[in-house]
Amino acid sequence: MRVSASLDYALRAMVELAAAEPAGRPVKADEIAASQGIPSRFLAQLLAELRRAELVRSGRGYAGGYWLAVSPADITVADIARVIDGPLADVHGLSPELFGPPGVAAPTRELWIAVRAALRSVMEKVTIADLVAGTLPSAVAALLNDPDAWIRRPDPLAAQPGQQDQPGSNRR
Amino acid sequence: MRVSASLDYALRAMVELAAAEPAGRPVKADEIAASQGIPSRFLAQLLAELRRAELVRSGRGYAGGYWLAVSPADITVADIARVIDGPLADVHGLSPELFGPPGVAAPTRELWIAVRAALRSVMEKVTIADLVAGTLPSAVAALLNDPDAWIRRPDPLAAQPGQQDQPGSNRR
DNA sequence: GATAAAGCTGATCTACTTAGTCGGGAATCT
DNA sequence: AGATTCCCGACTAAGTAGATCAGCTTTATC
Repeated sequence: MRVSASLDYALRAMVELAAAEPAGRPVKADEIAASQGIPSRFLAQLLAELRRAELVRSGRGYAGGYWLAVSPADITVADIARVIDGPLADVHGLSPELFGPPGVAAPTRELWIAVRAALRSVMEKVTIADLVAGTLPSAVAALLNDPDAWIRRPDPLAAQPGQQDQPGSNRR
Repeated sequence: MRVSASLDYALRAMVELAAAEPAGRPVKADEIAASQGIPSRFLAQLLAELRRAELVRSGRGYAGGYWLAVSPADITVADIARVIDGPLADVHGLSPELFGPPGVAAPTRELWIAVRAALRSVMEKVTIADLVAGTLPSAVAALLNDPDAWIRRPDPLAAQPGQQDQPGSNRR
């Protein structure tokens, strides 16, 4: 899964809005852009999308800016992801349950549905309020307790185990 | 998360190889392409990548084709995904643990690590052998028991609840 | 040995998406 | 009025996805 720059930016912007003091104060796009290091014109586009989806509201002029349209506890990461990036999971263009691989590959459909369910189990559970508080829901935090979750898997193409290349043995 | 056509094709091809009778028989790329409805030239490219990653082996000529290099029980969906699409999760170009969002958005890092862990919990557990058998590991199958896993979420932009558009009320 | 069947490689192509930028307009506050 | 801020659509440059193609090498069969 690649998390797009847009989603990353939008999520961070939402966290900034939720963390703004006093609560509900309009925050300018440029303020967020500066504190989060986001290209400001680009951020403005994302905020406009969030406004059309009615996750934030906006006002113009001197005291203008953006603020959350609903309580941060009622906005999940999935809500933002769906506005910015579309459906959480699709199998090359199709929703997983519409996807019907033929023959012996049919069970791959269930696989993708399970993948979607796994994504939802994190993204629909974590709210903006959780992120501001820095405490994730216990079911999600449980995933992070495994130290293995924090380490990167090796690139499968680098340094094949067992047999290293020898001067004469051409893999080709 | 979008599952690329390449990954879908590669996975289905691997399932076909694992399901081939008698076990270990070379299967031609065109056979797989025909039975799975995959553009055959494109599939050949994917199979070549899988071969370079040593997940399959190949032979040319009359009795040529592809076969699995290791037991289907030892190949996970994640293995294939990493060969075809690269890392399971990255946050606009960075591995989640290298990603360091500033200030108040810092906890979004843990979020993405949790997302990656959730993906791994499915993709590193399901093997090609599971898919051929049609029975997913119990932890994954548990996700599918919830009927909610099978239904699609509504598009957030379609048909806002509560207030419908009225002839005079311009949302702008 | 000729021939046909298969895979191998690298180049190419088109359409789409991503990640931005830009200009001008409209609302709002001082 | 003037400064500030958001609003909107157009534009662009680069990269990726999803193929397609030509020409080559390897291998088995006649």
